Amino acid sequence: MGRASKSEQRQHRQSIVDIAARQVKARGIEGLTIPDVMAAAGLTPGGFYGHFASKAELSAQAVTRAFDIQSDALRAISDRSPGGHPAAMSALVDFYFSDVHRTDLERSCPMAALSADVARERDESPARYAFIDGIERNLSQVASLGDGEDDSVSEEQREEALVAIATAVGAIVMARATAGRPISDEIVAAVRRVLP
Amino acid sequence: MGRASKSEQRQHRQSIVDIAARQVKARGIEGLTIPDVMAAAGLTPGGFYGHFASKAELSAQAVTRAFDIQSDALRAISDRSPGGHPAAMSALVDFYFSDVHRTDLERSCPMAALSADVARERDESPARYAFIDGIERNLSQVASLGDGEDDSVSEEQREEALVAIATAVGAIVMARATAGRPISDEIVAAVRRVLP
DNA sequence: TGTACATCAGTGAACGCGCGTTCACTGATGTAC
DNA sequence: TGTACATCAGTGAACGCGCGTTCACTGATGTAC
Repeated sequence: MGRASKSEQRQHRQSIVDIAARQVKARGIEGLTIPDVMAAAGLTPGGFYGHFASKAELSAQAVTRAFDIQSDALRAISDRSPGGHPAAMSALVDFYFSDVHRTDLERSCPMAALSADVARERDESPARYAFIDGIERNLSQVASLGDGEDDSVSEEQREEALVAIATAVGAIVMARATAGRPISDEIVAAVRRVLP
Repeated sequence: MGRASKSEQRQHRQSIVDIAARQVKARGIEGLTIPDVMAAAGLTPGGFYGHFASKAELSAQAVTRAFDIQSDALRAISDRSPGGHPAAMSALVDFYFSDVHRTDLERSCPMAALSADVARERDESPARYAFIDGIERNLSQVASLGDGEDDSVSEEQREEALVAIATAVGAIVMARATAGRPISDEIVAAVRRVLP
């Protein structure tokens, strides 16, 4: 292949992180492998270490990227909802329990996909730092969802968002684990009755 | 070592499954390894295949055992609560968000510990079957918690239990992923305000 | 603008390691008499 | 109850495999003149 240009190099790095962000949600932190990520980016394994120091660094960047993508999705839902916070929350819940979001792990919410993996990480793991930062960002966005430019949130709004997120995360993770059985739909239906 | 007696053999098998049930929750299905489980049981890796056909079989048995243990814990809470269903639910929530249950993954709720792992398993995976069966048993028990011998539950009780479980599972998994940060306690506090 | 060459992004084979699994072997167990 | 021996639970070394990581090498890029 010879030497790649500066812009190609940037594209490669971008592509590696994008792919890793999707694969880490579908396969977990342990299931994420450098050979697979590099192959999906059209590169060979050896090239990885020109971009990153270790797999731990990639895991952390993948988690950060996964939350960036989620952030974009939340902003899109917020912008598409003219009815203010309640309508935007309702739209978010609709998306969250849609067939595609229940099924397609690669394009799913990082809190639901990765919480259990991060809980098993060491305290000082880079992926854990990335996850905690991401969850803070995500929470603020959900708390102020549909409120336009105004991203100041009351303690009450924040608490409401936390409860909604925890409930939705628990429900979708359990629904996925029981996918294809009646109880999977039962979980989603029960939870939707109490969510916005 | 020579040949083990019939009763020793039974004890070994029991011990292997007990250890695997604890380790699979702490390390995940992928993180569960035969050498580690056998060593913890005081045995060598080769002996494993006298008891099980494959790691997949052990994973499934470990999941089933994890739910059996949870079932015993739920029964104990139920029996200890003379105040009927509401009091028993309150006792369960207290236990669920106790420091020990937030920290000690080996002795934790299998729904919270394993949902994300099972969601990544193949549709026909033995561990998935074991998990779905376990979740059904667990749900019935929670729905009728504190109701004495009467384990008939109304559709309403079942739905209420489902919502409580999903909320508690989501909250504890997120609290563990953010352990040591203020947001971890914030999640627990917010969710406890809406739970029984 | 054109040439000469140092730089360095990516290649691909190799490494050590731990995994799941196999298998020839050991020696106490349990049975047949 | 005592002896002779077949059974078989567990041992421990080996296997193939895929992982994370390293490194000598390649050849297009980008720079110095």
